[in-house]
Amino acid sequence: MSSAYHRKKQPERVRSQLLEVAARLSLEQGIAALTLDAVSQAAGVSKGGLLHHFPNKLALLDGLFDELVARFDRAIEEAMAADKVEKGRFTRAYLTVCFALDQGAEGQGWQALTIALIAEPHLKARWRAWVARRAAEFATTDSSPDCLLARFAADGVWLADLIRSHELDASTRAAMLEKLKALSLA
Amino acid sequence: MSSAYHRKKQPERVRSQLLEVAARLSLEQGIAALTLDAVSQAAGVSKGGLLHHFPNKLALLDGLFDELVARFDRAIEEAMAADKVEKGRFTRAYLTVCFALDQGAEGQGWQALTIALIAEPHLKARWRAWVARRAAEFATTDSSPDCLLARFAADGVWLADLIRSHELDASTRAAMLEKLKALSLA
DNA sequence: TTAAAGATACCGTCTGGACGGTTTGTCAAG
DNA sequence: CTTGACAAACCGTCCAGACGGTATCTTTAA
Repeated sequence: MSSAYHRKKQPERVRSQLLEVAARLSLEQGIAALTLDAVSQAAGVSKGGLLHHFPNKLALLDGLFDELVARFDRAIEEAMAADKVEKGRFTRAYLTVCFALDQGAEGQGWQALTIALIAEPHLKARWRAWVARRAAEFATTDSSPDCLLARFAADGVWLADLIRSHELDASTRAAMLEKLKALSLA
Repeated sequence: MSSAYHRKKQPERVRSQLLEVAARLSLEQGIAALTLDAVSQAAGVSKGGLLHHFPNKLALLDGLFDELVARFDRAIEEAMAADKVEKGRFTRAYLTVCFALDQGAEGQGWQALTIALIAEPHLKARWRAWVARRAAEFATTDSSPDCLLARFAADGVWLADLIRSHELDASTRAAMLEKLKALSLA
């Protein structure tokens, strides 16, 4: 009787819909409210349908993580392509992306990622792996203490965005970004 | 039959024991594993005993939060007392405390706080209040963009400690700390 | 060309266990 | 003997995941 039986099948569409909904819910209600029932219902899919795409809850979180990290990587890649200077290029891209994270519709998803990231030991390990890979990749251009410090500061700003602990006006943010970018060249 | 019936009653001892265990568990197993059963059992207390001290789970988290923020405040107060220069004094104290957080036995508790902080919307609001209070309190000495940036960087380092995403050697850490302290005077 | 034969994409229900919280009972201290 | 500090059994709810089914797509072979 349900419509999904009869509508055209579009597995990857449903899959991404599920991820999107999962991100939204974990942001709005907190990670604890992320139940399979809630996700499937909000996505207009039955629970069985959800479990067809993701065999268990952990797999759903993993999928969420992979998706968002992939976006993060793409954004960084993009920012790096627009940067001619080799030295500190990765760091500047990282800064740019981090500062822009909470802007736009995509920002919401990032926040959900972070929350899960810090709360879940499992995802914590995967993020660690990402950092290690990137650090090794750009060891020759971005391993200076100043670059590292700049990236840490970006993390701090991003954390503040996440918690909404500081109200920053745009000009202050812009000034900070410039200052940190300068640091990546020092 | 259980020993707690016969041992000397020491309510505040049991209470702090419960908080300590709660902090440890949420760190080791993630916030999701923080169940009343697990906490009470690990603390060698019955569930009823736990609920005698904290009427519900939220009260337990609040107690944890209060305890840890109080420690944080004391540590900052201490660091400020040892600083003669007025300008940026709060920021330097914040830096010192943040950089020292994961050292020593106390560090574990802080990490648990953070996790709960970001995951729980309720605690997020309380932390926001703390930040706002402190910011207002030291508006005249620590409100410059440089001070703010230094504190954000400290948050980033602290986050890295929390996730264990970066392996920093002691000398690099020390250099960073000095650099940020200098920023608080600029 | 087409129709059988899987394979894939779902639906809807059920269950076993976990978990927050309650209640009642017990012991010890003042 | 009263009150605070627990213990222990219990309850209602919620949730992850299993399961058995149905509809649509793809392949294949006559």
